[in-house]
Amino acid sequence: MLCLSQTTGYAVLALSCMDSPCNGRWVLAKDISACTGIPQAYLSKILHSLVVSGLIQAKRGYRGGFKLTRPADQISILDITEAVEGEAWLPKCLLGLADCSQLPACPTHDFWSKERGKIETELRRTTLRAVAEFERSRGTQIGACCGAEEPGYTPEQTRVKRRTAARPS
Amino acid sequence: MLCLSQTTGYAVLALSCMDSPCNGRWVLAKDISACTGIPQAYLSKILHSLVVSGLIQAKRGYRGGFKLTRPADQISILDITEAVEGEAWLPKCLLGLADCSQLPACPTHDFWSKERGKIETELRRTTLRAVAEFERSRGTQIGACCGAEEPGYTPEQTRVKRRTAARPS
DNA sequence: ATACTACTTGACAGATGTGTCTTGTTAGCG
DNA sequence: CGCTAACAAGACACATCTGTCAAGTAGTAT
Repeated sequence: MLCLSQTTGYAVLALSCMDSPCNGRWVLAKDISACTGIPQAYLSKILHSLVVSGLIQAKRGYRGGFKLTRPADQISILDITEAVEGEAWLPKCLLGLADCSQLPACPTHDFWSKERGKIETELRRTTLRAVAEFERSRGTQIGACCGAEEPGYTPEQTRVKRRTAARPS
Repeated sequence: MLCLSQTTGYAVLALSCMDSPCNGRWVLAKDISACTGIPQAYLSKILHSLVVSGLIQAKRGYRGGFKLTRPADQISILDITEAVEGEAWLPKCLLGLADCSQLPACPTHDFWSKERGKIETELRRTTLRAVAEFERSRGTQIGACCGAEEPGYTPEQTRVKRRTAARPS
């Protein structure tokens, strides 16, 4: 299957959930889960790995939660991908051959070498802010998973749609 | 990890092993395994799935083996990929999100939509023959895994290099 | 008919990705 | 201090991919 892991997709969604109007506030894993449909227990693990890689901060206890360590327009999808999948997420060989880098390489080598560059550039160019704005524009109210100070705020009602957990089959 | 499965890579190597000078001859799984370093038991399963999908024929018993059902220049890498991974090997969403096809789609959608087309076209354009020729040019003597009629032929000596089983990590 | 050869098939095992559940740890409040 | 909120972390479960092992089945030679 030629795509990034579902976990990476989850991470992108979760982080976009923490962008404005949440900026500077501590957002609960529970609310992110409700907004996005990502299973909460699994989300906690993903968020923890993002803490370890420095993209977000965590605060335990009462009024704790997670928040971005830098503005969403300074976080790229590439940053998130590398945090979740590690540095080797874009292998040298499209066909998964271990020694493809030895010359002469396999016939897809030149093609994949160029495409790799394009994919990496695109992911670096795309910011978390852009994702968050797209998500809001599609009506997922993904910015509404924080906002405890708003009157009448009830996290339980912010769940707009539930994403299916299954990968496209 | 953004690449096709290792099994697909194995299938491409194994099939390129069966191209000239093997054309029209029955090639043993054992010899393909020796040429490519693919574990024989696992290779047998891959070859069987290629039989089921019609890319090769199998013949049991003495002087049995496998052979291509059509010339290597009429088999594309795309054919092999679809045979091994199924039709849904190139998902709609780069991030693995299940409902990404709903509008508005995620910010990587337009980019990935174009790249998908390029990747598919490239795999359709690249023939098994091209792979086999590349393999021969790199000195793996991948055509030498058949040839029982050559004088002094000893399959055990045709193993030139052993590929590492591990994926690039 | 028998023996040999080679593909076929099922059971099993380890690694990884995904997901759940439970317990532990930390921070704030009264 | 004791209670509660919220993240941390480990055990466990399940699916898939990769790989091994062993027994079964079919084709050929003699």
